[in-house]
Amino acid sequence: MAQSQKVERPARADALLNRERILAVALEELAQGADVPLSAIARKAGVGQGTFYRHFPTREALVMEVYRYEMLQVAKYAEHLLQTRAPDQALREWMTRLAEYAMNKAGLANAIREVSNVGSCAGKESYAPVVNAAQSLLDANERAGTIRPGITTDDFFLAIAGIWQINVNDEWKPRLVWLMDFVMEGLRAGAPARSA
Amino acid sequence: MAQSQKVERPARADALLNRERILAVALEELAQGADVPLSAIARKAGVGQGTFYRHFPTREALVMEVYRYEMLQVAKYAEHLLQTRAPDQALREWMTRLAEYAMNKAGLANAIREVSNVGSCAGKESYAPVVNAAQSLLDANERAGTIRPGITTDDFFLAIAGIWQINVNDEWKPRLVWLMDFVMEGLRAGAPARSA
DNA sequence: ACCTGAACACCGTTCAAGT
DNA sequence: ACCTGAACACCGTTCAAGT
Repeated sequence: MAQSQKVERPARADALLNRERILAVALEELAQGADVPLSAIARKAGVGQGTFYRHFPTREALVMEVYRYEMLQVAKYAEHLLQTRAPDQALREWMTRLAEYAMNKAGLANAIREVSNVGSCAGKESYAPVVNAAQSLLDANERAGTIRPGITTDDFFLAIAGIWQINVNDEWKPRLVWLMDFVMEGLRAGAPARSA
Repeated sequence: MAQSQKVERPARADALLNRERILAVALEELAQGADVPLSAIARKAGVGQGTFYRHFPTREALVMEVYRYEMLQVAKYAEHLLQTRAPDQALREWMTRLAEYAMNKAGLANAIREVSNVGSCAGKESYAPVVNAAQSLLDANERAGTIRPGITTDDFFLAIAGIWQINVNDEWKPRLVWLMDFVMEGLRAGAPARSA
């Protein structure tokens, strides 16, 4: 009858404002490098150290939240791909997009690597949509018989771990293409379709 | 006629001793966790901050040197495997050994991830034997036709990047096995042998 | 309830002084 | 030539005092 026990505290107006200001500044600063001191962001945002720290207890939490909206877009992009391409093609393009996105956002690859490992919990909510997107892509491919059955999202992200290791230099493109090919072939191996 | 320009400075006796002491202490300390402060190691080793810093300018450099000997053993193990097993079996077992080794040495996975990326140069020498071992394993497999031709060590380490992401918890074993299977299948795909 | 900002703890880095 | 260790710079974390 009553509301759920986990109350979604409405939060005070100034708290929300501070939070937004921090995120706005962080977005700017992170665009110029991942090694920005958190204290600098707090100062530029005009909030105290303590305030900053309560909103974002860890660096990963901040980075995840900063890119949350765009991460959500990437996740949603999976649906679009699934409706306009063959499942395996959709999966491949999605991986590529995820990789390129993570590469161009400073600190995002590290943050995801952190979150996708164990507990750490910080920013886990921001990452969840990506996992779900991967899940639906894998499901679609399994139904279509274009990948071997039984592959979990854990397996998947383990297979594409190299993504978080490629850094933007002169020859990142061919390396990424190679990795995508490699993973796709691996997922396809032993699939019902095209098998015999 | 004269000696090479890059003189291998013999180094003073006390310098060598200090270096050894640091490495000995670091080996102990790292066994109990990767988050040991470098200053603590310096103190326990009985050397000044500056001395420590000159010997190991970065954390990765220290970690790499600490495990250098054992890394060399892992690298050499490749030869043994190549002489006692089929090339593909040798490659697989070597990967597994490399993974398990890196997982159990605190901070090693992070250090390797750092070194195997770009420049950073620190500890690159310690890592080189591992790359060479991978090279010879890949060569042997290519000659035997058990993997598709043209795979570089860069490709290889990109494919197995997930190794550095698995952390020792309750279920690391099946995840590692899965990854090894996945990579091996991927390397095999399109190989001359067993192809038709 | 939330914010502030000084204070704290910590750690990597440097450097003038020693031997 | 190498070592020492105090001093420095920096950054994340806390907390008493404010509103």
